[in-house]
Amino acid sequence: MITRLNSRLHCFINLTGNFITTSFLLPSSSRLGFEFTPHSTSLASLLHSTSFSNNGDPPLSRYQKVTSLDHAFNLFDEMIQRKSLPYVIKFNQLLNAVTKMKHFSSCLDLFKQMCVIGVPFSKYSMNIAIKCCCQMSRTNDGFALLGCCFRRAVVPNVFIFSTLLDGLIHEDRIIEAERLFKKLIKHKLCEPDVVMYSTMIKGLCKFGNNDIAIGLLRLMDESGCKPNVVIYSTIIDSLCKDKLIEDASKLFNEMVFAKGIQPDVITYNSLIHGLCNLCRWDEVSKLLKEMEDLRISPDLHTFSILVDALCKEGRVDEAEAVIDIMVERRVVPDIVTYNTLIDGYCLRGEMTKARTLFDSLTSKGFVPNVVTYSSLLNGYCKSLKIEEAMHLFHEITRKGLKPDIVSYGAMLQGLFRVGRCGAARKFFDGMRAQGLIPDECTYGIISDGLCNNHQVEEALSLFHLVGDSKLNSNIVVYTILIEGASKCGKFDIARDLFQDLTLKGLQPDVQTYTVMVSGLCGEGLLKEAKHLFRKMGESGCPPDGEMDGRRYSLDASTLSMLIDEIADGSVDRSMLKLIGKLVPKEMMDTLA
DNA sequence: GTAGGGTTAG
Repeated sequence: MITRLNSRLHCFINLTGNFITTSFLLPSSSRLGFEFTPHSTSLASLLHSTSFSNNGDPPLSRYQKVTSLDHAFNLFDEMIQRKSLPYVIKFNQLLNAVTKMKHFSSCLDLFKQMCVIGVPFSKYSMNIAIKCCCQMSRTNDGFALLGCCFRRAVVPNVFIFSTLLDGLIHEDRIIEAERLFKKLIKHKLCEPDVVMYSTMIKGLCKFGNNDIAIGLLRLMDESGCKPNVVIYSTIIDSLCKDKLIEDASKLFNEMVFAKGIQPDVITYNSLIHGLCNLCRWDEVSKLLKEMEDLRISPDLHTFSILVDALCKEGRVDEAEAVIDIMVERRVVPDIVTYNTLIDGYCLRGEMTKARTLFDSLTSKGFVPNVVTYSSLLNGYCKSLKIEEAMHLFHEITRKGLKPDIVSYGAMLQGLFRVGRCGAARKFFDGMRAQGLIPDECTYGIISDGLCNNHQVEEALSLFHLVGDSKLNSNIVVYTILIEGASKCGKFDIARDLFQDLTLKGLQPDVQTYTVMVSGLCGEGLLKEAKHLFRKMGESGCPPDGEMDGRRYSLDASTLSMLIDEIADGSVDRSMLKLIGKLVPKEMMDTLA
């Protein structure tokens, strides 16, 4: 292990060298060049200057380099108090700067003021305003602004339509997005360009339509719009997220070798992330080496992905070493990096280390966020240190943050684990009183907690009572209930649930099958267990044989049944491979 | 001279 660690670290060190310095030099020199560019003397600008002279304005960067919201408002007030208003471009630059700081609501306020004062807005300002609406999940308001465009004879262009399309996708309104996209093409309202295609492709990928996304990629190519690295990276990332690494890699090769499009750090980050999730470390190293050869330097995302993956594997020491290298290479870790490491300590139950790092964050200049707190909460709860968790939970509010469903979920899990079902109930009620809507994960925690506290009846009645599609159509919740029912001797109910989920059209996953097979074994129904295990192999579960190898395991009695099967010779190679993947690591160690 | 798209954490 030490040797492997060293070689990987050397790889990181080598590949991060040499590339950092140039990126630090670039901005200031290019800014100089920009500031001294003389103003254009075109007819358009002469016309502008008659009504909106720039009044000897400072260089443009003043509007673009706004550092805070206060700064932006002061500048805006100063602008509107002048005798003759500055160019609309300067307003747009200011609006854009506010948007970049993610103060969408304030940006809209400024936009409204502009309209009231009578600054003649352009496509640019309109697009910024529409983007603000969309980013706040108020895409309908964005469409209302589109109406204003028509009324004010501002002809919307491909930028504005792309922004609206993105807004619909952001709100998961994929059907409407698709309809809009098709309508734009059909009625020739605008010619889709590479950005619009990439937005639509992102939407398709978001809803699991990788094949259609690839279809659209082919279509755009045929219709003369050349795909670029963003388009390919979007689909590659989606394939990686679906664990379809081979398909992703095929597309990557097509992009590089057939199309001659150079990958960038984002393309590599997606691939590395996908491989990390599958624990395919050798290939991760290979990609890092490839990046080095192409002189693509790993960035904050790359390092965060590696830190996270190492932590999830329990290799926290290596994760720490990666952070040291980051610091050495002047890639500054952010709160995400540290949260990931805190989570890594918590996963291993190293709460002292987690706490120490947490306490040191402020002096490092970081402000812990709700994710930081949730990780630590989760750690305390898993270590059954409920009082510490309670204390920390109250601290979240004291620090002016709001606990979210994940924070509540951690507390619920902890309380159930120490058998405090009543207190869990109170937390659940408190959570809803805060206006937080429980998700499948919350229901999973509650079902699991109740089952483990011998309250299977409660869990089942909750399941039937809620009648909510979230709870009733989630395979994880089904699996928890099946396990709960079969472990407390209610195998009939487990069997009913299993049938029920199939009837609902849900696809049992490896965990569901494993739990059912174990249940059947426990009931002595070996024949049926064998039958179901075979069905699991035949049903193509797990798809494409790609599993992350962390979450699934077989218990001893099921394994012993399977060993009989293997001895019989009635298990084929692919099944053998699957069994291998289902055997927990600890059990392998014991056998060895 | 200004506006739209892809990667990270609980």
